[in-house]
Amino acid sequence: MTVSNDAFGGVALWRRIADAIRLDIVGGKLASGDRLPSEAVLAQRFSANRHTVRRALAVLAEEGVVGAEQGRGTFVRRARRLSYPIGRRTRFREGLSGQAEHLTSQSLGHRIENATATIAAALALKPGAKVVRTEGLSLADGRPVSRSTTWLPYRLFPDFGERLAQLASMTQVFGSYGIADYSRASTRISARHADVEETRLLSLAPGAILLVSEAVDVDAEGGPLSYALSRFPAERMELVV
Amino acid sequence: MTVSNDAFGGVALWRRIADAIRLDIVGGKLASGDRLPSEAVLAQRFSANRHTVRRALAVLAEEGVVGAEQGRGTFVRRARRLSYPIGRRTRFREGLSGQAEHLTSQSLGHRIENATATIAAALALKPGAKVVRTEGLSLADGRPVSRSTTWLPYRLFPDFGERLAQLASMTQVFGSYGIADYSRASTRISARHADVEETRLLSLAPGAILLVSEAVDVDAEGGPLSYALSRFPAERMELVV
DNA sequence: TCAACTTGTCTAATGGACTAGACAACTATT
DNA sequence: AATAGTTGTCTAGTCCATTAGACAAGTTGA
Repeated sequence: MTVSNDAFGGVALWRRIADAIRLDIVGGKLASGDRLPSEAVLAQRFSANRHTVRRALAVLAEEGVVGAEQGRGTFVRRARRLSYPIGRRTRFREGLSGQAEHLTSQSLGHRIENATATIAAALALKPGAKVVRTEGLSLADGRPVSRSTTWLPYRLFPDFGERLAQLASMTQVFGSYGIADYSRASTRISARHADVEETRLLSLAPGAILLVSEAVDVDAEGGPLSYALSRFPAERMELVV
Repeated sequence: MTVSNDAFGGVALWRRIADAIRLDIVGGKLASGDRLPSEAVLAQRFSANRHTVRRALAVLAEEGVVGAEQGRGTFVRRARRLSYPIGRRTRFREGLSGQAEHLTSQSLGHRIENATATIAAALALKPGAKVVRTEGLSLADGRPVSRSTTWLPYRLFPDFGERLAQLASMTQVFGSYGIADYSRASTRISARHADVEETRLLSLAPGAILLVSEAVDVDAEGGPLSYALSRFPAERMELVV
């Protein structure tokens, strides 16, 4: 919970304070049900005006992270951050089971397109080769935790999109093509701010941070099956290698 | 390069534009030497005033990412983002060699302290046990790429700090204790905004994004050696699993 | 009941973010 | 030499972020 007073390039103070408090909550320093320090104390700690602190708390309340009760204080509502395990055998559903009650995945559509240089290289195809592109959104207990775009060779999976819309799990769709097992060949992790569409789809406060993972899955013989670009809200998810 | 016009929670427009352009540059869409679209075109693309775009470009110029030339245009100066490989055998120096000319690590001091619950759990110690804490900063070709804090059991490495200040490489210091080999047991990756001290030490634009890695290294028998908390500027580094 | 502490709401003033328009200075092409 | 396109600089105005102070309204424990 440390934030400076001086000019802090383009990020409003109320937002930095909200980020700092949220970090303490999802990072485990504050547990569910804990009372936050009073607005006056927080204002002093962050060297800010009480109104500015109130605005930060209003944002966190909007997100459902904290809740204020007049006369009593402000309390932590939701604390835990989900851990998504990444390894040779990486499965979305298995990885998060036990951390959330309900895991759901939605298909946001699919189309056929030509591979860019990056995608072709990842899938060991010629640039311009036909690929299937699918868009998806995953939710844990109703909260969006991942927005992913996946490209697959059209030659291997011509109707992947249609099948995914019905089966709703990558593993099952691969299975329907006779692929019993697959594994993770490489994962590339970066971070950036969410853009407008991601902010909307993931129900994030504007300007939120995303963990971005680029992953290639291969079959038992090492042949590339899919190239996936997944965006996780950093405030709700962490990646464990 | 997509940014909306409407209220975008606490992050100034000039900063979002700077982030978007920087993302295109370090992400590879724009190569070193390329000319950016003119300020007028960028202003239209981002639905912003030319002055606002100029402010974003000024920030990127300050960072050394772009350079403006009157009458000609604005050009990309530095493009590439470093890839830090993470696996069972993770070594900072080996991982980045070939991607930068000069790799240097500085020790920022060390001290003995008592393990918090988190650190004790990671190192398989009792909470409150004595641990050595070391602070470090790593640079690639003079640019800071990592700020790390490492905790080690005092019982095993009582004078780790002193030795690290002289040898300047973790691997070498472990070697000086007779530990020929060690490996990575777990890595936890998250992301957040840089705080003020990190902004200063890593020479970042205020409000920059950090990739945060929490890693436990173990010896050949699986005994925990160190718990490291590393912060990488997301605009300069990506992690590859 | 009272006192101390909490969140909720209002007004007012200041500085920065952003927009708008105009013109100067420089470069490349015709 | 002329022209179109670029970056550099100035003025002016509007809106939002932030500070400051005051008081209302609710809770808790002495």
